[in-house]
Amino acid sequence: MKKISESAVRRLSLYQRLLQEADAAGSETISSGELAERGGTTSAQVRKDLSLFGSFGKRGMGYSVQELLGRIRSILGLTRSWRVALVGAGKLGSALFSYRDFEARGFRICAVFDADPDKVGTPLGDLTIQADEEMDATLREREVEIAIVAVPAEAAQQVVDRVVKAGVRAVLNFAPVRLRVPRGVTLRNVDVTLELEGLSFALSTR
Amino acid sequence: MKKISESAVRRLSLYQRLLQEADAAGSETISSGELAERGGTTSAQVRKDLSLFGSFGKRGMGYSVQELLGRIRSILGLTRSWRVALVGAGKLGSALFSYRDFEARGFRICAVFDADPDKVGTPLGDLTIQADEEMDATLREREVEIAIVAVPAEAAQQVVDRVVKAGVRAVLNFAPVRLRVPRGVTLRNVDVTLELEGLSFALSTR
DNA sequence: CCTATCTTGTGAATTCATTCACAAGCGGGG
DNA sequence: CCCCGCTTGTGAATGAATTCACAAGATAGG
Repeated sequence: MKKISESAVRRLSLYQRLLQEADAAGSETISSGELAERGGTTSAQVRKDLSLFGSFGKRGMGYSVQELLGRIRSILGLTRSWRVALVGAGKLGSALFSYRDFEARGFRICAVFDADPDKVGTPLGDLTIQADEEMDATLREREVEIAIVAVPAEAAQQVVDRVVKAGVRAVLNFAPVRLRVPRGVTLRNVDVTLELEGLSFALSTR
Repeated sequence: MKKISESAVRRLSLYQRLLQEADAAGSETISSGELAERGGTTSAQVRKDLSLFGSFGKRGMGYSVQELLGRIRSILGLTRSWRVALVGAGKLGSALFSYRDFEARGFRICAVFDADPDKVGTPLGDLTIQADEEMDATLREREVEIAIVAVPAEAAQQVVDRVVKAGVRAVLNFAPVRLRVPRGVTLRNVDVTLELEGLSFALSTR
């Protein structure tokens, strides 16, 4: 299988969302041009992206919204649900926890950890905040596949080492540090400060 | 001036952080190789990135940490502070509000808005949550330059239209939608669901 | 059945980004 | 003062991503 670039995956994810919207709006079919228009890209880009995985359209007609949605969901691995652990139950962690959209999209948070002894034992939704020490056992027991790291920068590397040791192979990191993960573990970063600095740069250069 | 790619700006922002760490650790100088090592890139990449803006190093010696830090901060526009408005004071908005790191990095939140009448008037830090109707006047009055949009997807386009009309030229959007902004306005998106879906894809393909 | 009109899928061309590779500087040690 | 080891800065080469452009398939209407 050829290599799929991260930006292509991002766009697929976006198309998926656009298709859901089109579906909700009652559209039966959609063309690469319409998808491009709504997604802020070009029709050639849309077709090229899709062609990496097969040919799903009908010439002259476009794509069946329902079918393409199913195909993309299947490509992205969204036809099943994923078990997610949240590490760090501070302000950001709590906000992420109560973001219902994750659940709706198949990402089920099934464990929450925090290093603060005062927080350990506190209920959060239908879960209870657990101590970091319980991480290894709980992650294995609940077969957690994805970890969301929402701890201070200083603690993040240690946390990621732990979750990786417990078998987690995908990490979404919110701490403003460059984490090291072994080969075979996928890491994505959400770095808000870095985005703000990008805006600062854009505002400064003109 | 040549065009600077978004990824180059991201890396500059990263170098800046690495330099701050090196500075805190007492390093006087640093080589492109060390920066690359810590930033997960290559020394050639580091030098190329920096060469877009000038030549800041000494051959044989590397870069003065202090000086390079200053140069990059100046390039990124971080030698001044920016006035930021937060739109949406829900869980995520509140979490972002109390993230002290923004303040420390020169992004000062100086206005908070929410559409919920129950929240309007509530104090948040040393600010008071204001109604959306007051946005235009307040943004202009306080000369807000950056808006952080942390509202539900349905409301985001309307919010961004408003803040743009009030003179804001940079937007950081957390809502899972593709927003339209006029030419001259810079938009960055933080889309957590999309990142999770990227992890799902990675886990699925092996 | 034939034509006019759309829109896909995809090689080829182009643009953009990264990596290579090396001449040119710089400083320290003898 | 001169050589040696190190590291920068940058053209050239390579590699990756995007855009172009068009043959081929599909439908609708007459």
